[in-house]
Amino acid sequence: MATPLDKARQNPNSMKAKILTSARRLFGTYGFHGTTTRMIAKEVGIDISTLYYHWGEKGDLYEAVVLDINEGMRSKLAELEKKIKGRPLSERLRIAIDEMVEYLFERPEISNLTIFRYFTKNRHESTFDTKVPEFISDIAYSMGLTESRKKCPAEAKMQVLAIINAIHNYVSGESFFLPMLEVDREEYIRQAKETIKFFAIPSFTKSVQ
Amino acid sequence: MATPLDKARQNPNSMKAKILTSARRLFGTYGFHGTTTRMIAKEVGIDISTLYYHWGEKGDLYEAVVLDINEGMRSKLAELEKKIKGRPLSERLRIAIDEMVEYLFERPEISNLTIFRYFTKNRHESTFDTKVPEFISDIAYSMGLTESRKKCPAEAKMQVLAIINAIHNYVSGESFFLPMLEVDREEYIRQAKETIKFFAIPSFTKSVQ
DNA sequence: AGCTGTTTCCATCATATGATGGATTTTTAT
DNA sequence: ATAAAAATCCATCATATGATGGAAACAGCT
Repeated sequence: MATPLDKARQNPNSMKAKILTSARRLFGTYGFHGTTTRMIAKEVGIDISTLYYHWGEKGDLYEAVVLDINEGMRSKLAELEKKIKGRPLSERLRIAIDEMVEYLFERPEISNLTIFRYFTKNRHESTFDTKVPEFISDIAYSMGLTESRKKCPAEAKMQVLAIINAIHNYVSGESFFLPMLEVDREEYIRQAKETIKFFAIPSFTKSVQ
Repeated sequence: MATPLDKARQNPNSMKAKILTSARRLFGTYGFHGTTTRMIAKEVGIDISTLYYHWGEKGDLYEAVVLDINEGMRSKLAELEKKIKGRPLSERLRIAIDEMVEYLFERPEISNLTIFRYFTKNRHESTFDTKVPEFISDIAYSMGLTESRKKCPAEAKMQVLAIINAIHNYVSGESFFLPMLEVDREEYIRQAKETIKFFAIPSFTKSVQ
């Protein structure tokens, strides 16, 4: 069964898809309450009622955006997992961190929205399935932190969360952190990669090999 | 010259202070746009106009909240710096991380609001002095990552940011992460401390001593 | 008690915002 | 070319929200 989201993804030039793209960016920048349907409609260049025609109420559009970025993350991680399979841990970390940082700096709305979802509440109870990212366990598994994807210890999950969140932090915090570091964007991204590897590699390669 | 904020801090039972406390919590939970002046007034148990009488417009109250939590962080860090002075690096890290995590889990609004400020824009341009936390450099200095507080290299600042943000993430993300870890709150806090030390200690003690 | 300055609340306003009905235009299929 | 379906826009509503003026209640002082 094709959901509205599937339909939007099929044709990136469809109005549904255009709206979704703007909504991703704006919800990511200003949050749920900080973004109005009028702002989204204006960015797309359509009337507000056209937006409602395609996506229904604001909360439904937001939900679609969340599902969309979750799917993006899921598939990127699956791709990464294949690529690093069989290599030694420190190399796996290096590749995974470099690629993930690149990927997210090109799509900052993903980090913005993820952080929004983690750290803030919406006043209107988000009834829809929160879909807690189960890929946290997958990453832990592919890093050799757990024997089984299902029974992943809390400790391992916490460690994976730390790394992922650190990436999101640098991506999402660019406009805040970059000025205080007095470097250019390229250097900032490089430093983000290096810093995360600086923390991840010695820690993980000490115990696990 | 005593600012309105100073006045509020002088007497924690004053109406000004009560409003500030509720505002801290609510802005931290729902963000600037997600929090209405009516919500704050209701939590305090006063009429909305009383709130405006004391703090003026919403943006001014928000600004006061930000300054307030910044001051809290600043003084806590100063206290910590004294306490760890002279000890070996790994011990300094252990103490600082443990205490900072405790401090913030008792005042989650600080982490919530800090993250909000880092990672989201307010639609109404925040004209007021952003006060980029200059204590990042202070921490770097007290960890021996830089010779001078003034000329702290970007690399060191990035590393300090990573640690601070990691703490904020665990504090602020409790309601999201705790359910997916299937542990109780106490264990969650313990794990947060351990995980951050897991990353910080090997990385820093490898090069610096 | 009576006066004065402070604090609080009630009523109200203007605007922003989410949402919709219905007319109009555009597209698609025959 | 025409009819049906799909997409878009205009006008409008109800409510939420930030903000304020002015009356009432309160506190401190003589």
